[in-house]
Amino acid sequence: MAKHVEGPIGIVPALVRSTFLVNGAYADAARERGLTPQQGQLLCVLMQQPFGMGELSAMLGLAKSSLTGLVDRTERNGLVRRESDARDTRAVRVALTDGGAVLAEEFYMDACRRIDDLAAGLGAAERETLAALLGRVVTDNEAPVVFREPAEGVAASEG
Amino acid sequence: MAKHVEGPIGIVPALVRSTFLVNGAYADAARERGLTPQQGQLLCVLMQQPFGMGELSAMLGLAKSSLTGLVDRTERNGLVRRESDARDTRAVRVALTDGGAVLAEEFYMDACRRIDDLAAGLGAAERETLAALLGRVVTDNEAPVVFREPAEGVAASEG
DNA sequence: CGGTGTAGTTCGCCGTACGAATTATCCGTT
DNA sequence: AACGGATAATTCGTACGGCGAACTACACCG
Repeated sequence: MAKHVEGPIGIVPALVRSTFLVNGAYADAARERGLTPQQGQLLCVLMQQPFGMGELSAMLGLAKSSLTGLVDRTERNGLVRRESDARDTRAVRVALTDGGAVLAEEFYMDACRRIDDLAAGLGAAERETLAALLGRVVTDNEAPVVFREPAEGVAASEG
Repeated sequence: MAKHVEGPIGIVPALVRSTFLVNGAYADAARERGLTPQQGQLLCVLMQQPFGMGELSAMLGLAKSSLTGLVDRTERNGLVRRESDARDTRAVRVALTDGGAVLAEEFYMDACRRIDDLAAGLGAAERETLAALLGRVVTDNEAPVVFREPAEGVAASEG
């Protein structure tokens, strides 16, 4: 009756529970730098390039009104800046400040390390397979690029 | 220069971005039933059995003080109940109410469906491989059982 | 029986997230 | 050029989420 051992794990529980782990790792990395996970995510998105509020809203899946506050708070912390768009007076471009770029890089690297460590128990080939399969899921569902690719040969055991 | 096509995706971005997808699916399934994602997660945990506040705190990775409020709100909605522990007067067992069990099941099924759909582009063998690899990640890191296994042969295309 | 630890709650604070309403601008039509 | 419908953001009010510190009440060990 009482089964304490975990049998084979289905794909859905596996996704949910690994999501739980990644969320935790992400939150820890943020926390350690005085960031909230949301602010960390915002910084990671902006590492690619500046975006408008509407674009961020779409990428992050948040109401625009939610974004106003998030950017407000992050701006108050000196990490991002609202730049006015030359082509559209209404619009705004949210960009990293110098300090924000530094902190973003630190956060990004730490989050990478922590998340990479989650898969530390897998061999190189297994990691590659996992990346490929999850990559398919990501592209199939057009997941926004909320986390950029690491620079060349940084990731991990890249032989 | 401008590369719009996504090349091979590294394991870390793949994990982060699939996490993003799962979070979204989970939130959508909750939202549709007037639940917050946190309340949905609480219900899913309690589908296994009642737990004490301390246990829930550990499983969900939340401060105990955070849990008090979450259970308060969920209790106010009539979905869970605080039962007193016979062996320890201080302690409390949080259990699903009848209505909570029904809603939990609905939410659970819907979340399963949505998350399963994320991997709809993979073939049966690929799904199995993905489940096995993520399962390793989950067990290696001792991820708490925040989402139970589906009942026999419910998951999906199970031949 | 007294002291130490544990289970939960309370409190104050701030961040997160939403929808509805608002402001300002853009742009296609006429 | 003027109108009117989209669009970009913000504001406002509300509710939830999450934490640490301080607290209450009980358990357990000696």
